[in-house]
Amino acid sequence: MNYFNLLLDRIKADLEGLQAAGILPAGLDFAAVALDPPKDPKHGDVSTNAAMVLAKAAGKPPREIATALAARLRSYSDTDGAEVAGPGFLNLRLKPSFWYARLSEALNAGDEYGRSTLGRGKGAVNVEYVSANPTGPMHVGHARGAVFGDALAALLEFTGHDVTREYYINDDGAQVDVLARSAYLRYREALGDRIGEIPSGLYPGEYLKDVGEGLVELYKQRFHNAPESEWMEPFREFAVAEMMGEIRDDLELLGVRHDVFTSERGLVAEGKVDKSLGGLRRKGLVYEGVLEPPKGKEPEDWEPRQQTLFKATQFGDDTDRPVQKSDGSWTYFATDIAYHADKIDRGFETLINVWGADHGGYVKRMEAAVKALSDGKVALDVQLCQLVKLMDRGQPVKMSKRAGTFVTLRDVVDAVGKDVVRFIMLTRRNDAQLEFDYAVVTEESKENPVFYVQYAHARCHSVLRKALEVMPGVDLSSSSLARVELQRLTHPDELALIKVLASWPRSVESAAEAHEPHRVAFWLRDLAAAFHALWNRGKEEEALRFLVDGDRSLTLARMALVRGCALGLAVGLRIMGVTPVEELR
RNA sequence: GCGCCCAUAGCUCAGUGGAUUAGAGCGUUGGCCUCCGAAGCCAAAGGUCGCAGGUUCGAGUCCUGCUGGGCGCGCCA
Repeated sequence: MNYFNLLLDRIKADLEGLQAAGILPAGLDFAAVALDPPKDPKHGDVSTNAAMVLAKAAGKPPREIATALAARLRSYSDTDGAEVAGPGFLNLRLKPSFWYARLSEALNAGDEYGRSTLGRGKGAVNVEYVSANPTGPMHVGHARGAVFGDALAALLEFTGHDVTREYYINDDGAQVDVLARSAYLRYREALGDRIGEIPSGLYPGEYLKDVGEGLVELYKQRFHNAPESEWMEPFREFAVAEMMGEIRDDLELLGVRHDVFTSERGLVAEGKVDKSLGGLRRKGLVYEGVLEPPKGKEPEDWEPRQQTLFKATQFGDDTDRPVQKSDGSWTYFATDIAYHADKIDRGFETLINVWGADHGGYVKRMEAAVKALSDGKVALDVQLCQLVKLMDRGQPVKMSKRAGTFVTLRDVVDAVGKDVVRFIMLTRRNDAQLEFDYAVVTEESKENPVFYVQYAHARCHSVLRKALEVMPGVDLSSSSLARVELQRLTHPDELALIKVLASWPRSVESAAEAHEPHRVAFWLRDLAAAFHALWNRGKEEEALRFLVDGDRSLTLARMALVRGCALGLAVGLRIMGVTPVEELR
């Protein structure tokens, strides 16, 4: 369990004790009392602001409250000290026995270490991610959204949320018509026509040649000289299905799987757009009107125009938004309203959308729509993923769609492997740009965080293998090691490693609450660093080597530590979708 | 012009819902392999947290303005 919660419960109980003793008045609100790791480890293991946040309501100086609380907290057998510091901080020091208990918990939990019930009872969560348009293969940028969404979903599952992973197929807009026309051209090409240059406005990619050949196989000559009205539907359907097949294959390469694929076209066909907009119209939120021109610079060809609008301004957007085109078809926003209405109807209470940063301007209107549709009951969190800058030895990789030199997701995965792509994509906050350097990520050094962490994991297993050689037949399973004499672990670096390991449950919970999976990557680096440090300590002082000749109980205690570290690394890596490796060579 | 995101060490970035003396990697300098994997470790140097105000007992963290960068801005998705 998250030991901060454990200690917080203890502190609250003691605050109640102070109330009973008449030192603090009754009726205080403890909600603001927090327990945090101090920035500076010299200040102890945990620090609470209790005295400071209660001082005003209690009518006593913070240091006085802190002193009284400290006296109580010192009495616990696993507490080494409680000091009042600064304006009224209470810094707690915990005895090794406290940390042994945490290590033991980790070992007993095994692969489930850190799993939390945080999300239990909080309602179903829908994570929509990737949702790349089915008009071509996925590129590097898509990979970031895919990995981010997938890791976030895993993180939420691990912390007890009911999660659905979803992909929205944009198969209803003008661009899939363009896809169909592009496929038609390739169809004619496959039938032997000379098509020459691909006209601008159509997709030039070579990948459509297969689609053209597939169409010939299916339809032979049937649509060779047919008008667009005849082939448009079947070609669009075929091409979209082919592209979705490609995309699914690409996602599979990355180890990304969705539970639900929702088709935009399907929503329209089922009348969900009419239904959801009808609902909004009844609430008075959809109307016929004329928009003001955008503030500031007015587009040159601006003309007032009567449109069907959604009253987004009522929910915090800058302007009302059109839902219908002049030809009567729906705007993308309209179908997106229907899509979100559908998600709400399916019972989700939290919607998370992972989008590319270029959709940032769309966030407010979608938030407005979800508020309107759910009467404010459903939360929408849009996470924007910034650009991935592909580099090679510090030089940007030139990409141009026109020149056909853009780098696909498949290229990158083929070059460096799934695990590297996944890990690197999570080494930055999603809203910061990310440099992805081919040379660095394939380097086998500390500069490469994937190898750094994997190396620590491999070293753990290397020691465990060695231990088995030295002590044949010994049971090194985590459940068995949970019961060894952990009090033999006394060196500060050993305790430091346990402390990092023990911080996992809290790190996982806070990463999940903040929707920030990159924090898992940072925690893994910290744990790996603590392990590498301890390892090297054994090179300087023989007594600190993990395997100690002639001292079986000490060796076993250290195996418990190594096993705990290994399982911590493995659990974190698995949430990121990275396979922990036991050997690097 | 308007809106959103970003600005922390020479470089790339963390900073756990405001709190005690701001962290890491790379790079630089100097150390550590007869020994469980040196693909690693230790130490030193390096910061007015973009600028200016404000809220607060207390701000890298919250608010306002400015500067610089990214993205977007009526029937493209």
